[in-house]
Amino acid sequence: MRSVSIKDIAQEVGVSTTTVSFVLNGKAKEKRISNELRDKILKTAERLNYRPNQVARGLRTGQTHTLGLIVEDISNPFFAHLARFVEDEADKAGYKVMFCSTENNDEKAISLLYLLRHRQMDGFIIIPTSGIEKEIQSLAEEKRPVVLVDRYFPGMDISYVTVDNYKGAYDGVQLLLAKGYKDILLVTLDSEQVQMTERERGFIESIASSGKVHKPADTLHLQYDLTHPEMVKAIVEFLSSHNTADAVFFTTNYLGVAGMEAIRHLKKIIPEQIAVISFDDNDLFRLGSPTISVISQPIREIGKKAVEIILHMINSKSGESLHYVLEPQVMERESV
Amino acid sequence: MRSVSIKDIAQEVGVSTTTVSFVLNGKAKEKRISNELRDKILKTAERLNYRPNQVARGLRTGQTHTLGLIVEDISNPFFAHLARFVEDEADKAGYKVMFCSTENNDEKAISLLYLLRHRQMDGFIIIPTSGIEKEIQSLAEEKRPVVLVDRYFPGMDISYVTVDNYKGAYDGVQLLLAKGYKDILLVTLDSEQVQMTERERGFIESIASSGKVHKPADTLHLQYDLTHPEMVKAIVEFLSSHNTADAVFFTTNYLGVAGMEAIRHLKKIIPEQIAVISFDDNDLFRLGSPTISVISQPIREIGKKAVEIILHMINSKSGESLHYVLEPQVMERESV
DNA sequence: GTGAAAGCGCTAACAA
DNA sequence: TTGTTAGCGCTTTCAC
Repeated sequence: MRSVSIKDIAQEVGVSTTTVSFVLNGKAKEKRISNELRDKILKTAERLNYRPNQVARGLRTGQTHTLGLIVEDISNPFFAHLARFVEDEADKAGYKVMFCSTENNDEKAISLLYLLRHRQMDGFIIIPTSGIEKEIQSLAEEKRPVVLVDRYFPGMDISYVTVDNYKGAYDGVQLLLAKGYKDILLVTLDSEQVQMTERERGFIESIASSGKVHKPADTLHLQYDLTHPEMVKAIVEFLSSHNTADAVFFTTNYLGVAGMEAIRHLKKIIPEQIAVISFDDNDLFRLGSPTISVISQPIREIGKKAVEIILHMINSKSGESLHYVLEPQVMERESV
Repeated sequence: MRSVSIKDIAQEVGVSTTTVSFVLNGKAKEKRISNELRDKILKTAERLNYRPNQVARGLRTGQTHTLGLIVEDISNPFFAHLARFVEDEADKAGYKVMFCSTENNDEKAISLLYLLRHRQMDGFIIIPTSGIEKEIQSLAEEKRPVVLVDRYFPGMDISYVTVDNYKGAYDGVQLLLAKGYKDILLVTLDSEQVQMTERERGFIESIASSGKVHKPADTLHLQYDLTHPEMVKAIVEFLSSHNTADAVFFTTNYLGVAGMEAIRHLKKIIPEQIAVISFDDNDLFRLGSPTISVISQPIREIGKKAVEIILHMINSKSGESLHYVLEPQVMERESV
């Protein structure tokens, strides 16, 4: 049952574990171990099918070659894709990734943070919930590599990768305005998180650019913790009570999905009776009938940058924080 | 930088690390440690903000309270949801989950298996690729808890959780037949994996039940490793060259998605010109226009069962293999 | 060139 | 009721 350890090899070859360790770590030359001995050890390791015990190694070196990725919800396609790209990039550098979902719940996020910290993750890629500033701060103070993704805490000196949410929303609304829509609704989350406030700000200023004023009543702020049916219901009610509206803007993918469901329920025709645009792309928006215009984020780039930053921090041991703001892209489709 | 260890607490309180360890592990009573001492230790731990080092604990106990989940592709909604449910269930039992994607690539799967094994995962939940029988076998021989999900190796005595793929496909075709469709195409993967062969078998026998014979030429077998656009292209060509067909059956979600794209490209109307049914549900099928009939798998149940089995194996140390076959559900929608 | 030994943080026989 | 000590598998300093 016990797997072969460095000790077994040492015994087999008749040397000390030290020598074996040196050879296995490629320090044979440096330590001027004879070629024959080196080969013998290597062959024995091979023959016994030796695999180093990462737990023990991690304990000793403090390095586990593992990154922690804390997302909001791994089943959300945005995060699922992000996870995949992070995994791909990390893999190239020989790192593994451990994922967890916070459900946007501070308590859960904090306990995950503690947990991963004590599983000796070498670095953290985090989609932060709003209430974990303090914990992030203390991670950084412990000089643990951290990079925030999708959102960040303004004023805090932590690395992050995000998109220009303001510009994305602004441009999305400009598309609607250019198409002649005049009475545009906003459906967003009731959230203080910067990515959401920026999208709302972009929306409002874009409307303002056309000389109009967006009335607060024309915005629906949904609680994060609603169930999916509750969201749909709330959107149905909101749309019903704003019958004159000719367009609606959703600030994130699952709101957009719930919105599609609501519109279908109301039997409204897109785009004749109501135009639709949403943040984040997905199969439904891309292939549904009609196809839905979106403000799409460069998810692969985001993941790539995040890993790049983390690896840089790990390798350089630099505490310097790096910030990347990528460009979202408005994709015009049939829904406008 | 160094976090507080059990030693710090011992020093602070003025006792040995053993005592602290006992108290922290809730063995105070068992070891008949005085209440005052216990409280003092607990308070000190709290005050110093002590968190146990899981790596060290894992090294000592051989238990990491971590499960490895090896999926085909975490960005595929089926696996993303599965991952989420597995995570939820594991969490309830105090276990964390480490995810990895194999990309359905044997080599990658094998290296992941080695990797996770040596990171001392307490158990493995695996969506196996077809070529890793041997490695699964050796995991089992080492008495490591393993459960296969979605597919399994017939004839191998390993736990698994799957759905009745044969019945799902059979029932799906029955729906099409009942609606009067006569010329039904099959689009599936060129795969030896049991879930796929069973779906194909269910399809063919279901057609046969109506007295018809499904011609091999009416099946499109796609390579797994095609890119998405290549898949779409292949399906476009297949559908174009089978113009008399009135329905098409897709054996998995991303084939269905690619199929929707192909049908859209061909400007065929669903269901008037072609009816559609696919294995696995998703937002596009549920909310697209028209909505698409599916054979949906009880993903939450699958994840729950898988975790249940793994935990049972871990706790009972029983090598007995358990098999669950859950029922998929045909959901009739507008596409038929 | 190679080995002895200490130590990462924790647990658990065994001793006292 | 509490402490001593060995050891999980590995790396690395120092000694020979």
